[in-house]
Amino acid sequence: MTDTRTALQVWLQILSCRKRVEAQLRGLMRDRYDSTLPRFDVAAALYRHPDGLPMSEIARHLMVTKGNITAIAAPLEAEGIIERVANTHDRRSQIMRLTPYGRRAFAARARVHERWIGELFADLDADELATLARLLTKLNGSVDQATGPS
Amino acid sequence: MTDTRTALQVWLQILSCRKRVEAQLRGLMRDRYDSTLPRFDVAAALYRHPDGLPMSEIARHLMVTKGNITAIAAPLEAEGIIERVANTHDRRSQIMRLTPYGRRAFAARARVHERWIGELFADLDADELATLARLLTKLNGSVDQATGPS
DNA sequence: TCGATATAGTATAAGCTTGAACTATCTTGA
DNA sequence: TCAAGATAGTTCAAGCTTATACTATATCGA
Repeated sequence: MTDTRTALQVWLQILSCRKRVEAQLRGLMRDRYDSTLPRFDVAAALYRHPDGLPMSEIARHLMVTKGNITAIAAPLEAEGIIERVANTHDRRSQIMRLTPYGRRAFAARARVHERWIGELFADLDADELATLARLLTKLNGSVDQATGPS
Repeated sequence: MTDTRTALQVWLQILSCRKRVEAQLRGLMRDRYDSTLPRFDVAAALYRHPDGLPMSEIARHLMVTKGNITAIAAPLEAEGIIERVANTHDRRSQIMRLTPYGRRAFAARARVHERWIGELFADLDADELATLARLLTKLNGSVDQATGPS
């Protein structure tokens, strides 16, 4: 058992950080692209898998429920960002993938998104970022171990 | 401008961490107390201010909108955790504070909550936690500076 | 004083998220 | 083979959150 007080402090700082950053990114997605962060996240998962993914795989990657993906997929499909393909091996399943337009649109948004993160994190030098990355990796492992890696 | 790639990695790790930890804590609040994390957060803010706070101050502390506090206050009041007191200096405002029962109930929940965090973070030693706290403080400052400290 | 401006809290619509129930379809083992 | 169980995706209700508009009240400066 570690220093519980400091652990609590770290947790509150993580919450604070994600709230501030997410507020900025949400504004960016809304003002520049008339879209949302959850839709960006789904597109990002599909961008990394050019052959597409079944909805339950997307849900697993993003650590959300399948019902959530159903909800987010509808507007993304209406925007023309994603499309559904039948899964020949399993009739229960549909493969979701980016359309060619969706791929181009996401690539542009991802560049802006990444630049934005860079600006928000600008006060930290490469060493500090690397240390943060290392400790957060360890922290995520700790949480996994405590909750069942599943 | 720093290493944008590592900054992005840190951001994704922060998101992942908060999602895993929050899922655990949400389950705890639901199963043990039939309550929610946002209600816990409001009670925590009031616990630190024994004389109570106007709703807009709670919203500022938690970095959410006033309307959000209106929504969360209703079930907390129904649970008997908080109560409203007229503000003699400003008739627009109401002071919210914990009831004596709410204070006892929150103290008990906070102990369990803190122990839970300690277990989830158990793999990190005191030095690592202190380093995380220091770097996250700096990161939050960076975000503040980039977005206007407001 | 009084008009312009700001602030406190509420209400509402829209979107996200969960958890649970449900249907359809696989998969597995007796 | 086929019954039992698992899984894919959907639907729904409930709760959280934001953004916006609204009211009542305060405040401030001419």
